[in-house]
Amino acid sequence: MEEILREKNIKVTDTRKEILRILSESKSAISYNTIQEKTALKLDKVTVYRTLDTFENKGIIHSIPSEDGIKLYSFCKDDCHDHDHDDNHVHFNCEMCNTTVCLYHVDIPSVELPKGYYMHSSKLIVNGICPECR
Amino acid sequence: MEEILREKNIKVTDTRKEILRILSESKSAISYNTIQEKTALKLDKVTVYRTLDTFENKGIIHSIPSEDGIKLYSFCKDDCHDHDHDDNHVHFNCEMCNTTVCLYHVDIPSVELPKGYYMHSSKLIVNGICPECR
DNA sequence: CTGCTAAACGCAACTTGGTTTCATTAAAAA
DNA sequence: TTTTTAATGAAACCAAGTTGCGTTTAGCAG
Repeated sequence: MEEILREKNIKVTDTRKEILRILSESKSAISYNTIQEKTALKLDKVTVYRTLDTFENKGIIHSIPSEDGIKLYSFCKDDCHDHDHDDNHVHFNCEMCNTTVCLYHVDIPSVELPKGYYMHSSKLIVNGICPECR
Repeated sequence: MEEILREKNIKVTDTRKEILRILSESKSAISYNTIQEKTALKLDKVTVYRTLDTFENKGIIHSIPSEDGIKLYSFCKDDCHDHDHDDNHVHFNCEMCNTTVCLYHVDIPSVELPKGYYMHSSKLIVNGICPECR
């Protein structure tokens, strides 16, 4: 865990280790609130948000907007670099348990855009029912 | 414009006609704020949000979450029904002018989900540069 | 080990998108 | 024209996320 922080040249602090731990143990993408629920430490709101920003900028995690507009965070695959995420995978949101998971092995298919449109990145969120809820 | 409201069996009011007019004249998906900017009438915030909810439930418009979590609204194609939208098109967000448009003629390709996952709907948002900003 | 400094933290106050409650008004059916 | 039910408006509220600023601390140089 600490190595990740060292690799990215950011200071190793308790807060960062804790947030990293929670994110790494979570199977689904989680919100700020979930992080607060899962920690025993008292983490300041601002610090948590700033930490998540830092992690995202450093390519440690990526964010997905949930259906209701709140940000969810999830670990990146290995092939992400600073400011240049390669999170070309599909996200699945279960309508029953309301969790969002990364389908790392399902790539977003390429689409043919009309003339004049240039793509940088894309996000595909599939809504439905997950295996656990069936 | 009024016919749309009559067809959906909801009351025809000035507010609804106005919001419908603004939405119909807009080429891109717009937020609550844009509606306020574009109207000469004084529209109450609550009424606007409720009207947008109603329109969405009736299948007159659909919503797309913007990159920064705020809701954008856009007209539906003809083939939407109450609570059962058929908005299977790609949305394009321009990173320069920060507008989101419906690419009605670009369908979301189907993806092969892992075993046990069942799809209801999906959203594909492409980020990049639009023809106007090139 | 000690001091230094930039980076990280913590608190309070704020902003913003959106909702709840409840009393008032008006569309359209009877 | 009356009545009823849906729609509106105002105020207060809520929650996610941010800003400003003073304090602390990681980790480096000496």
